Amino acid sequence: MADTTAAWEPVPRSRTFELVLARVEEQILAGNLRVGDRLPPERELVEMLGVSRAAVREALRVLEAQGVLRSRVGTGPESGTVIAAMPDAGLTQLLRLHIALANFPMDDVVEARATLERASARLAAGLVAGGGLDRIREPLLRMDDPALPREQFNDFDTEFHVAIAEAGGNRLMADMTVAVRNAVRHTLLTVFNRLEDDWERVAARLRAEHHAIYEAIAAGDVDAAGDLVEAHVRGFHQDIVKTVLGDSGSAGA
Amino acid sequence: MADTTAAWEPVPRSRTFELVLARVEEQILAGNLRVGDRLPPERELVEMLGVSRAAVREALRVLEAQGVLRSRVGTGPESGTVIAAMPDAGLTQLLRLHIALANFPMDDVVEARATLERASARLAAGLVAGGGLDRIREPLLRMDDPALPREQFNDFDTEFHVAIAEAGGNRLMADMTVAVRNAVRHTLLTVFNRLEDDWERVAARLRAEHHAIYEAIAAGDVDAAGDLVEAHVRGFHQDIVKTVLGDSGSAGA
DNA sequence: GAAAAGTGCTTGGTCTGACCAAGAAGTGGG
DNA sequence: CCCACTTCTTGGTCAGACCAAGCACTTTTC
Repeated sequence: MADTTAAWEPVPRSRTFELVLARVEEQILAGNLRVGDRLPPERELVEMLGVSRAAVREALRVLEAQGVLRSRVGTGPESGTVIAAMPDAGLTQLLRLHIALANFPMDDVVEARATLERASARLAAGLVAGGGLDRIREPLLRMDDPALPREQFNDFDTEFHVAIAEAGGNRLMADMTVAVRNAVRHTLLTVFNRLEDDWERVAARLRAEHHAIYEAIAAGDVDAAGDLVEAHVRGFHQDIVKTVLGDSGSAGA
Repeated sequence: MADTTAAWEPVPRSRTFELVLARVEEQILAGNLRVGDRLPPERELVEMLGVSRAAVREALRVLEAQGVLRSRVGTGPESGTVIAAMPDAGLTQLLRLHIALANFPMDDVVEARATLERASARLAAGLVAGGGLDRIREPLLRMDDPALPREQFNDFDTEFHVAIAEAGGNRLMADMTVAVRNAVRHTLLTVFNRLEDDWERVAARLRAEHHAIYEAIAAGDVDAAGDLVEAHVRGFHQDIVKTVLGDSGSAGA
């Protein structure tokens, strides 16, 4: 940022699709395009901007990857290119790859999870009147089924943490929490599947910790909820993930 | 997630570029592609995958937007399409648009900043031996110049917070912190520019708080550093931003 | 012989123009 | 009135062409 000394980077020679991107962003930043609005058809953008359709499409593709757009063919009200709002999809995808590239060591991811989920849990506990309790309890209870396959156990585990994040009422925090949690989903499933005799013991521990977290949130105990979640995330990785994966550090596939 | 009740979403009809995307991601997740590696030229991918060049390019464009790739023309060692590692660029861009779309109300952004920067400051204070202190002090001292234009004041302000985030040694936390901070950069500049007589008073307050934060980090006082940063972020928005922008709530352009 | 100028090839960037398929809306016959 | 057919719009895909950036190699020039 704002490095006064150097920053003589060669002027980023703008490619055509970047110009298109800039135009669309302008409209969004200026408030002329809001969630639900429809963009002109690709072919119209082509003549409006005087560029090829390929350039337009590459720009739209970028926005779609960021969760800003949603495209569908056809003519109906559901068709065309419309402004959407799915930041978590874009975030999840982005984090997933960068974690795999080991740009983000596993320890960093755990630290981020601990921070975000601690904060999310505190928010949730402070909003027990918000009505998100039911959505948290459902995956909690389903995980109690001892016959549950590990993959579904992992899914409900994810759902439990996601529900807490969303119960806090903060979309940005929730989306980041969800993205980080989803990014390690595959890694956790791998860990679960490698557990043999220990599986039941690990599952029991997770169930117990989840129940304790739920109780703290339901009781509106902000401090306890935050502390329990943080300990839950850190403890699980420290005691189990590192043991199973051999403390290799990276979060590879 | 894993909603057992419904989830009968229509099968996402895979578009060609998504197949290309999947293939590249496979290679990354499998560890066959690492940072610094070069992808085959677009034309080779075309015949390897049996798709058009447009499809390949759209896929590569998505990965580039996520900060996973970097493309340059020509033949030399710097050219071609290379696996890069610039998650913060992608993150910043993504958050910027979604904040502008008001998917994220300003209060949510402040909450996220407070959470992330608090955690980052605690990490930084715990790592004073890490050597990041100089990079934090430089923007701090530059901001003391009373003749500094407001735009540069804002730049150094950003740099100060970024330096703290990076001094913590956690790339993921730092990148998220930087992305969120950058996403509100324009908003803060607007606030600065609207201040008239109050400007000097506000600047003085920010300088004082920054100095206190720096001292806490330099002293390795983890708790104080975290508390001060959190109070700094929350206080600034509560006392100043909301006053100037009329408490409108959204973080629009 | 060495520096300078020119040539060729690889690579991403762009454009044109065409065709396909999904899907809503009109259209005609029963 | 209803069903089948056609039409038109829209995104998705493709093939083929040309441009410009750069590096590597050759030729020219002094």
